[in-house]
Amino acid sequence: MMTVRQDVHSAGIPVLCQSCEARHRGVCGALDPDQLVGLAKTSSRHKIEPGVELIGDAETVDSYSNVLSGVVKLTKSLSDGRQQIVGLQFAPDFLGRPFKAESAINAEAATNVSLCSFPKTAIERMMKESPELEHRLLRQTLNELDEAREWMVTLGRKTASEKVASFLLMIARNIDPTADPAARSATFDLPLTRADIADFLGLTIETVSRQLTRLRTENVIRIDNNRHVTVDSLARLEQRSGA
Amino acid sequence: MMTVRQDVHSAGIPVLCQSCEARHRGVCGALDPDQLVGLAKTSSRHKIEPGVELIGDAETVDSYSNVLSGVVKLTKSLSDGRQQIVGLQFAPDFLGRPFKAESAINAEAATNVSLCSFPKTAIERMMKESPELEHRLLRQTLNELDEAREWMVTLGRKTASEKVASFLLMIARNIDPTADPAARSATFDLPLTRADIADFLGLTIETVSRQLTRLRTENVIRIDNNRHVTVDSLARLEQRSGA
DNA sequence: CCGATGCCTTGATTTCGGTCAAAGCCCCCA
DNA sequence: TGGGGGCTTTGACCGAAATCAAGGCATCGG
Repeated sequence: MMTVRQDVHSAGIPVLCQSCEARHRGVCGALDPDQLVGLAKTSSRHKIEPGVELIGDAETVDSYSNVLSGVVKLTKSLSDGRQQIVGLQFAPDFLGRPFKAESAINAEAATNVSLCSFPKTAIERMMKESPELEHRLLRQTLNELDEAREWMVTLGRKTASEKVASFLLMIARNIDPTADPAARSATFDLPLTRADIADFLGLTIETVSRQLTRLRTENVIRIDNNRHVTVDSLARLEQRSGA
Repeated sequence: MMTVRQDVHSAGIPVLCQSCEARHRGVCGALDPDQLVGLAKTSSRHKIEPGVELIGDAETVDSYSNVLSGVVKLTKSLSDGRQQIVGLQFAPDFLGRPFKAESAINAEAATNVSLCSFPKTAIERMMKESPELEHRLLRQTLNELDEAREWMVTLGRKTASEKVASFLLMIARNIDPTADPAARSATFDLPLTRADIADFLGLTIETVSRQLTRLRTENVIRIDNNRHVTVDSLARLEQRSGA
């Protein structure tokens, strides 16, 4: 895989989705050099501001993307405006719903996001040619399904304070640069506002705020600037996450 | 696809997973006749009683199955016993988690279930040979992901009465034999006990019972024998499901 | 420097759903 | 026929989280 990327690089083609290989979840590593070159011609990089909508509900989607950096939130809404975040995509996740013209969900940049996008048709053609690409996609989709089910437990059966603890743990695992699983502490910037966290956990902003305050007063975490979090003891946070 | 199955049939091989084709979600239709014959040799039919555990949490899984009839519930539990149903598998869904030795979830027969099972190795070998099989699996997994996200909205943002209405609608769509989408009424047997419904919706049995009673007294549904449900007006049920 | 705006926090009160407790119903079986 | 067990319903009460309402605290632009 590494050699594939280097082949492309040495051929003078800009690296496509440089972070695809990280955590083995990107899709580009599945392509052979010829395909990569072909895809690179049709792909484009984008920088996106927080709050910008990437995929609209019931809108026709004509491109797929890899998330290169930042966090994208996937949301669904009820007709009266109640909203639920149904997934967060971190680099190097794939963005888009194959085999469906319409998306049933919204995707919106939660932070500054950079994307590598390609036309739907380009990916779909390659998927026909390259079983390995479809294989990657299947693996990522299965992982996302596991994650979704994990959150169903959180949404359905955990208390507010367990939800907030679980959320912080999940973010720490995905964002903290020093994240090795055995780490005793972690530090990171929250990619979501209190309103987003509430929409993710099925709570209100007030409840999220109160639970964060509680974790702060009990010295489990510290928060600077409303965003920068230090978890002093991941173990204590885990205890509160309901396991 | 139909011809594939007939080929096998006419060759004197017992039909494998006869309902695989229904709703285009089974996996066997992806195989060519030779593969089907090969798989038929290693596959076995099972009848399973309600309550029997099919896949244990963190247990090694060495077979996959297609659900031929009945309903299988997928559950996850917290360490203190709180439980959440994270999915229901109806015929002809595929059962099993490819590419992982251990399952993170439990699978248990909710009703009488009949399965067509095959060794993990057989399927995995065929997946390597047949991109079409992997393609089917990807499609089913994407559908399951869509469903899981739909339920995340229900779990996180709907009221108890909306949850129960949504549940009844979902069951009606999956079970009612007369189910065409435009139907104004439906009738079916609940495949789950009140306790299961509660675990599915993140509620308690008492709340589920009270909400069902309310729907009954308001003449939206009728219930005989605690299981046989008649929905007099699907439209009224939809109104109560939160949209 | 001031006010406006957008988040976030905190407090008071309400409410929905959970908990606890007691029947009811059904089915099976002796 | 009657008793027991499992599932469901119903009622009374309680409590966790929602709602309602201020107020704080940065950042931005005048």
